[in-house]
Amino acid sequence: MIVLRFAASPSRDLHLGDLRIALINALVARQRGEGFLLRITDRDPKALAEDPEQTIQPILEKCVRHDQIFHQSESLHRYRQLAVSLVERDKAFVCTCSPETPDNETYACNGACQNHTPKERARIYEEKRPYAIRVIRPDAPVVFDDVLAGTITTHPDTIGDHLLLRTDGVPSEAFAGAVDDMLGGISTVIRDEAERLRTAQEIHIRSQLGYTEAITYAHLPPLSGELPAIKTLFEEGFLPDAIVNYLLTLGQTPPAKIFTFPEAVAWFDLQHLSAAPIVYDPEALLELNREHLRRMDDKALSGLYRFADADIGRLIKLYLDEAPTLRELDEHIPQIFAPKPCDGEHGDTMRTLASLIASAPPFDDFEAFTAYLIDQTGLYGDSLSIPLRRILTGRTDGPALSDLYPFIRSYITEVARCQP
RNA sequence: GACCCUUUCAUCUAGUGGCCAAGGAUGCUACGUUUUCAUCGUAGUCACAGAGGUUCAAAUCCUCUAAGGGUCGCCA
Repeated sequence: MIVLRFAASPSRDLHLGDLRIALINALVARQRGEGFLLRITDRDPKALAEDPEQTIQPILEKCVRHDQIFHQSESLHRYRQLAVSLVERDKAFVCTCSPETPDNETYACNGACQNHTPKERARIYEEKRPYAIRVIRPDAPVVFDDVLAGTITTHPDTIGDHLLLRTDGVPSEAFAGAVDDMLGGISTVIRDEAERLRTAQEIHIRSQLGYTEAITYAHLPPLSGELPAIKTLFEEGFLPDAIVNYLLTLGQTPPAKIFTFPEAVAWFDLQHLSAAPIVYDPEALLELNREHLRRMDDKALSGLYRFADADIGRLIKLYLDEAPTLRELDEHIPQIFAPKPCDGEHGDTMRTLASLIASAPPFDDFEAFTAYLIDQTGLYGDSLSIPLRRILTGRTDGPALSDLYPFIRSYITEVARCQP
């Protein structure tokens, strides 16, 4: 089973870098016919301001589907049990150093605790003194193979006497992760490069626990730049498919510019992902979003604006050049069908046009339509086209009216209305 | 401070010692096709971070320098 873990901290919204890792996990799991597990790291109830399921899942689900979900809060007793067993086998020790540390200093256990005799230990338990549990650092460097970066060696001192259980009984991320991967029979872990040290710690912990199954690790390079939260991207009108498309093009050369998740399953290759850091390029995302919108079914697209008319979809697509996201389209599309403010310089003309159009016969094409208006009003050039554009679109800019007309023709009396 | 990772066009990348005076895709610029836009076609634009080695031969291996990122908590 491939594993994916998310920090449950609601202090930071899920961003593009997180989603990329989630996607790649899901993709590789799919390729291998394995499951994709979403692990909620809710070990510390005090640290949770919001229910992670409410904040993470709705966002994730639009882009990736998981097969299973696991909450660390459900197996807190197991972490403790295993930590204690390590102490009994002299792989770990009970640490009574004070958790309070002066503001600027890095806290470190002075090592004295490591030499507790079993008798001293019993007394600590008996007196109910607060204690934490730490693993004894490895006596040799921890070595593992990373799919992208090759062999990684971590020195014992870097790993340190890693803390397993806090005084309050909450397990550390590495400890909980090590245990979960072991008990869950996890085959592959794909995560951020920043967690590389954690990997070494987990390997050490697991070997102390006597677990020998090898786990494949891939540490992905970070995405740098101003990473927007996924939530924000949705609000700005990016399609989940476009975001998925963008994220999966990074680190390799896809066979096509535009593709979907299921298509990527066929060619994506974890082994050949680039290990170089990647700069988030908003332009590229925008371009892909435009392209995904363009390829959307006309009728489905119109549905976003409560129509079920392929013509409206085609109308919307005329605006894609200037408005590549749904939010930007919102500045153009709804007002076409809303009553227009008939004020200012062209107000009178707009009112005239509105009533003229309301009583006019239907016209097949734009030329016949304008010919009729010219004939009826005696206006021509800008003095006609500007108010006409305003009464039809509510704006003074946009695609050519002749392009727009065929699609709004059947809605013309609804379109050409003045606000009361 | 210590340790780790990374560094090819504007962007994403191909490239694991000769096929690389570096290829593709996207972008951009022209031109063409097209009823406009889009599509499509053609052409152009643009890169091996720097310096030293090793070698008959280096984008590719080694060393140093620089830049970017990361990790060193009873932080999530």
